[in-house]
Amino acid sequence: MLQQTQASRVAEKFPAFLRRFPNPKRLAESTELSVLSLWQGLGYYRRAKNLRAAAQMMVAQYGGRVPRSVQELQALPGIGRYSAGAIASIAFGQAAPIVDGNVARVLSRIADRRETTKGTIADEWLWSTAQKLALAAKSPAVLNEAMMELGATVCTPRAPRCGECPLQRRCGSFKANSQEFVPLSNSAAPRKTVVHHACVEIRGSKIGVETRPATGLWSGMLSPPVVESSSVYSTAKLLRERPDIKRIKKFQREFEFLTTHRTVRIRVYQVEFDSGAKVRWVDVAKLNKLAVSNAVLRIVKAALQNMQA
DNA sequence: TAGTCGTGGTA
DNA sequence: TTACCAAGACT
Repeated sequence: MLQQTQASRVAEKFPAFLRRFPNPKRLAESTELSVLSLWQGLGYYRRAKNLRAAAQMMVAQYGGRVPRSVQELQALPGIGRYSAGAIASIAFGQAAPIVDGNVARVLSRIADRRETTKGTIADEWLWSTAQKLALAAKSPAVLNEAMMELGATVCTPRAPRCGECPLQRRCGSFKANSQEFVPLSNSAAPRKTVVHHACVEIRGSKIGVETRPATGLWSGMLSPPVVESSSVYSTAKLLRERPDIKRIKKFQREFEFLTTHRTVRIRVYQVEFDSGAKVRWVDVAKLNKLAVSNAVLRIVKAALQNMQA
């Protein structure tokens, strides 16, 4: 859960997840949709699927136990260099290095390394540096957690609190007063725009949903049928794309949903499905307990508001 | 190597 | 309002 996700947000979801799946065996026996539902709102849902697959591997290969070596850990789906090192050091006390966004920034500033933290060259430098520290530490677990915590609370990307930093005296960037631009920022790809035509039918207390495709955005999660395109479709075109729609009652509204890499223009249509349409009817009030994206919750909210109006 | 994969906080 | 980033991994 902590991959690319702040600990404060994980803290909201982790207890319930652990109650439902207290060990690898229970997770391995679960359905994918049940795991996704407890991941609701956290994003990067592939992590949930990988974790479940990893649990199944642990049951099959390790008797339901978590393997201890970095090499074995990294062979599990969704466990890369960072996660393997974090588990090996923090859970099992081994002298394994970790480099996350925080550690990369802290190390870069101490060395006043005026480069980006991405790429092979940076990786080599960061990981070998972290390795030396882990080997030298009395407790690699405490070292690793402290490095991340320092980066998260003191050595922040902008406006770092150097006055409170225990490493101020050893920090190259503090001495050079270069904290604001060290490390150099990683350039982001420009955001693309896509159009989602969301086809909503609410019958009484139920809404028609289907499973999204196995690849791409929100893959495998539940959603009202959505027609995706690069531009806005006419209702005629929309009907051709979804022959299981009997008629489009009206266009309700459009709003934007931002993800890191795209702007999703979501257009909500009130429709009537054919009786033979392959949609599953679920309770609107319980939708937020199912495997749906936040975008779907926005769609339903918009649909309900307009129905009242 | 560069793109993909969510959502929310911050300045 | 926009850009950037978060206890990354995978293709």
